[in-house]
Amino acid sequence: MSSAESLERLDVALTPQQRFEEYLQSRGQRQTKPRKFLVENIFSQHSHFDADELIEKLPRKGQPDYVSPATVYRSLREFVDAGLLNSFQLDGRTVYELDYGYPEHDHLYCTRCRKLIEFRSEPLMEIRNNVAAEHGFRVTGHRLIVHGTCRDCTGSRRTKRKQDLV
Amino acid sequence: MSSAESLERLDVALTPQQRFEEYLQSRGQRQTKPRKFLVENIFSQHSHFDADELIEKLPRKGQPDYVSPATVYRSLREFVDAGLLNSFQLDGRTVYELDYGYPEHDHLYCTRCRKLIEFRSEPLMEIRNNVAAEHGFRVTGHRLIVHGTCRDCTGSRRTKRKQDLV
DNA sequence: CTCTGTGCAAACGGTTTGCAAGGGC
DNA sequence: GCCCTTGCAAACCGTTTGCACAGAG
Repeated sequence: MSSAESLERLDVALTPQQRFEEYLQSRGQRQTKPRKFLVENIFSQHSHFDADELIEKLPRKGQPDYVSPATVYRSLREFVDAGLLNSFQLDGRTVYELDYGYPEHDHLYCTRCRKLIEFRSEPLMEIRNNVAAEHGFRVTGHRLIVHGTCRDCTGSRRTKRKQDLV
Repeated sequence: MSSAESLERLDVALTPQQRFEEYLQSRGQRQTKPRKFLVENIFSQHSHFDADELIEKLPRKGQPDYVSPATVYRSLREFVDAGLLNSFQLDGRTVYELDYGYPEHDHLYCTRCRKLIEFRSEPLMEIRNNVAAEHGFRVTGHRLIVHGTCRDCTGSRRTKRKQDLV
């Protein structure tokens, strides 16, 4: 119900770093410099991003703490698996967002400025569950993206994209 | 509210073929054999499909009425543009479904058998619109996919996919 | 006859992977 | 020291595109 663009953090027992450490240990995997660096970097700000945007923000090849694209991709998948991040498809690329420590939510997507606005709706969940129940369907989750034009972009000229819903 | 797996057709003034013909004419494009063949083929059954599945169903190279993959891809985009088809992303591929003559709806997606179950929900639309209104967001549409296990697959063993929601 | 559409093959863009060297534990 | 992890480059996969010929109007 909030009109803020981003939702607030929840209280969680462990830091993302600790949680990832547990995940790694439980699978006999190792804590490495790239992995630590990436978790730290990603959780230092709340935003949506794709692999390419993340790579842009990181040190270039030759710089200290450089992480290769392959490792970034590999790590992102681990983070999703570990429950640190969430991912979904938008305009062909995979978009990631912080999951650990943040409440479940859906998105409004402004097709003009490409901004993602988060929202929570309890009634929405109820309806989802009711519909599923009617179909004898056991829900594990859902993905909802509402397309349109955000407040800031409304009023200026209309969007030109022809295929908003893909 | 129906528990059928597919929704019923609406009454529409023109056949898909006629509608596409109008679309082509309005843009100075031509009615060709491949395009006619594809529209006919696609609207001869109600189902979800991706480019590859469609290509599989069509005559192979060398056979009469062969249509090249490039043309299939090009045509699918035109059909979406013309309002004959709808498309969305699922598991990395672009899924198409009949749009013209069918009511707006959302999907339950069984991650076990990969079946897409259609449903309509008026309350869902209302909530969507309310949420959008609260954010000063002008809606053009939305995409909702509920992931889980369908009736037929429930009861047998659980799904093994690790990343249901991507 | 003109101009759009098609088939072919090459290109594309995001992501994944095989491999040999690097580095936790 | 063992084995997981990394970086590199090549492969991948679904989709798009440049081009020259075919065909609709």
